[in-house]
Amino acid sequence: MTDFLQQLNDNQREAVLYDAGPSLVVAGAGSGKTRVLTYKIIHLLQSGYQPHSILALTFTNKAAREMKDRIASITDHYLTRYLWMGTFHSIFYRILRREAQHIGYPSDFTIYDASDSKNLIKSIIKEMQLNDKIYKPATIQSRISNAKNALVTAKAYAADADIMQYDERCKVPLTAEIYNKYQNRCVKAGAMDFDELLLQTNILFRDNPAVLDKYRRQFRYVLVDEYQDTNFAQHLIVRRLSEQHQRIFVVGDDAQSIYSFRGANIDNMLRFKDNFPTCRLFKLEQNYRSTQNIVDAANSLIKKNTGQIPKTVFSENEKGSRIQVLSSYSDYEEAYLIASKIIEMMDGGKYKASDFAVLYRTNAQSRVLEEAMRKRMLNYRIYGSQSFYQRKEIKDIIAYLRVIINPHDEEALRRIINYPARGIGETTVNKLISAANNADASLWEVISVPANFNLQINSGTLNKIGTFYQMFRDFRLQSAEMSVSEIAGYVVRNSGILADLDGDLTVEGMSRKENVQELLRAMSEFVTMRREEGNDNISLADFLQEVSLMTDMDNQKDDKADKITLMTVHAAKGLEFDNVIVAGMEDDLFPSMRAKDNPRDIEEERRLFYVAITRAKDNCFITYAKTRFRNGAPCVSGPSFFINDIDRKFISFGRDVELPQRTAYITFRPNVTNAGWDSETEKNIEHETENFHPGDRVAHNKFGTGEIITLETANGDAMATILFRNAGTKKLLLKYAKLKKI
DNA sequence: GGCCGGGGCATTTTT
DNA sequence: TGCCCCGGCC
Repeated sequence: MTDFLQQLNDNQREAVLYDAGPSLVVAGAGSGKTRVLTYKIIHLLQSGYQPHSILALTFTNKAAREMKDRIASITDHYLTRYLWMGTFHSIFYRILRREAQHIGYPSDFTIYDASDSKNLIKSIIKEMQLNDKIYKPATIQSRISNAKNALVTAKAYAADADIMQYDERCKVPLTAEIYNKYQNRCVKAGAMDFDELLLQTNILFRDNPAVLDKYRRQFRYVLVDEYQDTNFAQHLIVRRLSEQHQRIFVVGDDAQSIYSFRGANIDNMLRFKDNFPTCRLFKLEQNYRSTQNIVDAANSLIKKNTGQIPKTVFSENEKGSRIQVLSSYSDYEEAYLIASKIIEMMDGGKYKASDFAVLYRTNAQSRVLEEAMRKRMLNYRIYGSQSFYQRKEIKDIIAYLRVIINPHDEEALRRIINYPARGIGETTVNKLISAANNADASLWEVISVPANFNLQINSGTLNKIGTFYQMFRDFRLQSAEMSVSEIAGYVVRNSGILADLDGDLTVEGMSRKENVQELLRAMSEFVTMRREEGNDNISLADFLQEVSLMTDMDNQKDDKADKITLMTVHAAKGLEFDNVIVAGMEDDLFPSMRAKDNPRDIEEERRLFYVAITRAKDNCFITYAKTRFRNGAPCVSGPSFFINDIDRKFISFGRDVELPQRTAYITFRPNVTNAGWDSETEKNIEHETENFHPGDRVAHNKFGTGEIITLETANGDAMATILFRNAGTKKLLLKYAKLKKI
């Protein structure tokens, strides 16, 4: 513990030890950013800072957890328990719950996740009888989100002439009104969306100097990870907390800012000095992750962007091999090519499946890749797919729990008021909601005393509402007596959910049931873990607080399993892999078609590409396909101009031997070495060949039936790798093999 | 109230 | 191609 400083290079150590004022650490990719942050905290602890006086903010739960674990493994375990380390959202949720009375919220207020917000916006648009083709819920949602991130409240939004004019020009002049209604409904429901957490924190600190002062004195040191990703709301919270004592330490990399579409503002980092004039700038420029070639290639790429903090990232690792660019004729073949490449490298014995990541720009690209992996019997895991807590059956149960904690939670209530079906249908719910709106009450208030609201609902339905209300009275009473997992089990049994699941004997139904079991297990595990940490009174609200801010990334159960990683480039930020394949490097795909009119967006896409490349430790591959199924139709595309942004000397272009080619192409394309660099000449080739393709089922005289895995050329002859059902894998020259397509 | 099929649609998304 | 939403139908 004493000589941890030995494990740092000079720049890292200097940043860790510097204690005379605000610090901005610009940390190049792979330069030991997390290490510096953890050691800084350890250093602070050793210098006498109490754990609870250190506030360390991250963007993901995972980052916080990993940092905590690292600190715990180096220092005393108990210390980390009292650190205020977590995501912006979780830390300030905690504070807002504690200070709820100052902002007019109940302390058990709940969180609306993105889909709750969207549903609420949808229903408001409907209630206002607006056309949802013009007032697109997703667009309105992002307008509201951006406004909140910039600390523009509904009132300020409507009062801002520029915004109003803009909305007018976009033909959505009533956006301000939707925002206002949305906000009122959230307040009525005792709920905040993600952005509201940060907005309300600012309001809390702005309007309650005593509260702000309390936290300023508590958080004697403020640290922020990934500072380039902060939005204005986050930046201002950080500033408010640290401007007095100036003990602030932020780390980030402007070259990896890829979330501006979510409100992240790189200027927070670039102009850090304006806010903290005495700040000292530290640069971490030695990359410990990647080969020299990868670092140099990435540098040559990012140089094409303008306006960044000057830095020279370098590597003293091995020189390494060039980035290989590989082309295919279709997305389908690209996927096979990638699978083959992975198999080839695994066969070399140096790598296992978990040493590979396939990164892509859009989630839609995962499907073909997945298929190829499956066919080639490779283990893989796709990230970014639906997270456990997003599944319907889980959300349903969570909704019950949310209503127990906060019955005014309209979105949760709506979700379960007729699930399982209990005869309270859409028509009835609409009547209840409009009664609530008219009386400025919450949906729950209407349900509790329907008689007060002059409802046009028949007595049979009113009875059903009464039964539903009584059920929740019971749940609420029981929850006071039971542990977190007991109450969940009680709800599952007594709400009709269990009966509903039991009635479903399909495969999906069984898996839903397993997921419910898993949730109950996770809940008791949560209680046990909290007990071990010394917290005895674990409330249901505590559990909900945790799960409402959890994402897919936090829930990797088989983390240790040996699997290939498939994910978007965005999701890969902060991770590293021995071998990275960046797939689909094509025009209009990467950079995204939507970015091409805007130089700023192109620069962000280029940073995204930079992030992708710098995930690789040993080898990086870039692949592109000349045709790809996009939105249901085949489309022709060329290689992305981003490939040309990388200096030629760091790249090699795959020789055709390495490409799984359709045999016919070989005669058509004598020079595949610089494949695709010139514009396409053979768009119609698809129709001119009736040959073998990877994936084709074939029959062989001796080996029986099998499937073509890859096609390649060996000394000018087409050779197929075929997986035979009974004879295993064989490599055969097509001109001798006499294969028959079946 | 729930199921089926047609039409419209389709970046990225730490929380 | 596949998902989501809506309208029509039972």
